[in-house]
Amino acid sequence: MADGAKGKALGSVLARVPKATFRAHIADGLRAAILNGDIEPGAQLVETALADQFGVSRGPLREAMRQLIDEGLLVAVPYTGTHVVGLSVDDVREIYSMRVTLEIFAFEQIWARRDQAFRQGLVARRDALTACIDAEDDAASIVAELQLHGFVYEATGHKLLIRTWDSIRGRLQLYWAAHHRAHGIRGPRRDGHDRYVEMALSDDFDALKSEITDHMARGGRQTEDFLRGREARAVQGS
Amino acid sequence: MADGAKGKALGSVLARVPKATFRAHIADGLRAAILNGDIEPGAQLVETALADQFGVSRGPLREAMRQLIDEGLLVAVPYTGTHVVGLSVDDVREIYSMRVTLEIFAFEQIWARRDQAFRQGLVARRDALTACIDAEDDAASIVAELQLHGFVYEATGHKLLIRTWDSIRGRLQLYWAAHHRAHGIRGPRRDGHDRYVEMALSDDFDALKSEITDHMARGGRQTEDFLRGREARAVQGS
DNA sequence: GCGGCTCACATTGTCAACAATCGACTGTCT
DNA sequence: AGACAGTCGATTGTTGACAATGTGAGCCGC
Repeated sequence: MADGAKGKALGSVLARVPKATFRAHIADGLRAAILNGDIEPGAQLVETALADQFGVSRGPLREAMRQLIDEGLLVAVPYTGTHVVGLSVDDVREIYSMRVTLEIFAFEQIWARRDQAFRQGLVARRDALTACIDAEDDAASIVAELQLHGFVYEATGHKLLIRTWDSIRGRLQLYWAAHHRAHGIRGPRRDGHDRYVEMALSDDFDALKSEITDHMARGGRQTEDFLRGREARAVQGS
Repeated sequence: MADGAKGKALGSVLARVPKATFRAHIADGLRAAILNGDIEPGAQLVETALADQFGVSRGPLREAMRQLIDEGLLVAVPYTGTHVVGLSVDDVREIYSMRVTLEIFAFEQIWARRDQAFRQGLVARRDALTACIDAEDDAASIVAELQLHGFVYEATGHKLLIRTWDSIRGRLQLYWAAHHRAHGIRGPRRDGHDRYVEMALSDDFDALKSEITDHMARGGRQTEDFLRGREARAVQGS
């Protein structure tokens, strides 16, 4: 009974279009709405209303919400309500400190295997980000920056690391979106990313480590100034 | 609308016994059954059967399973079935490499704040683990070892780090349980943990880093020997 | 004998109705 | 006036039935 999957490797790789279950679509839609800022942090998500909005029943919707709860984007209180998580100063500080560690670990994993494809991919994503920044398109630059860093994680092939990055990325994106809504353009960051990529392609690992630490410290400082201003009444998550 | 929670800090802290929703109970029970090894890796979990077994409907059960899927313990294929995840050699290698990074990060966070309570707590948990090993109680030693390392993560107060450790711990426990079932006692590990705790309480951070790296490398090697033996036909997760 | 097809079964996905719980409001009693 | 109990509305938790899909067995033609 435990060996259902046998030699179906080919069949399961090709033509894997499983008719799209609703739950996945809802989870994606909701996540996008939250990360885009269409739903503000702290706002309550009412199941019946959302179900209507998505044109589905509450069952699939609840499962999608459960998924987002596990991703750390929502927080639920039984019989009371589910809210979009609000990030406190400490939360964002944790995110940045974690990123330093994970990103250095990622480069450790890939350092000896930085082939031409990796170098080209990294440069291409930096250029894309630079273009967004020059165009002052903040929403696009958020996506571009996430893709730049995500490319590094992906390149490691370390599934557990990628999974962890995914869980952090959501919260980071949530914070960036809030920051963007409140402040508009986040300021010039061209030089920072140029240095970052330069170091990533160099042969001096320690220099890269310093650069990553500084890179994140800069982002973290920007953060605290922003969050300390408002009350940061966080609907605490996890 | 977004300010439902106001000055209810006290009321929400005290007397928070929300009548125990089923889903939480089911998730805990299922998780325990899987990590205990009562359900073997690769086995299929049929919703109707499990729902009967737990005496609930399929709704709450599905939500509990969704949660375990997000924890990386189950893997689901739409319209086909949900299986307990099987760990491959690479998966376990990833877990151990990740642990090295995370645990060193944890000690970085707490290094300057290692007060008396921390030292006592660490020693107490090492003694508990030693007792389990001397008694050759393998099941208990697994729990004790997880609590020893978990104590370090908890001590950091870094919620995101703790959350990440939780997600890894499940898979680690899953592997240890399988290892235990196949091999029985995993061999003497007294010395290793004694050294680990000794370094953790010393003032030589670099020595601790080396010790952690070696500690994990030993566990990792033990792993590969074990897993390489069998086919490791992994019901791939994530 | 073998490849493709059909069909029935097992399992998961979805839905709409019902029950339990929480928070606020109100009216009363002291 | 202030505190307290009861009640009401809103929201989530749970259930059983129905629909959609994937899988494998059996059949047929070659």
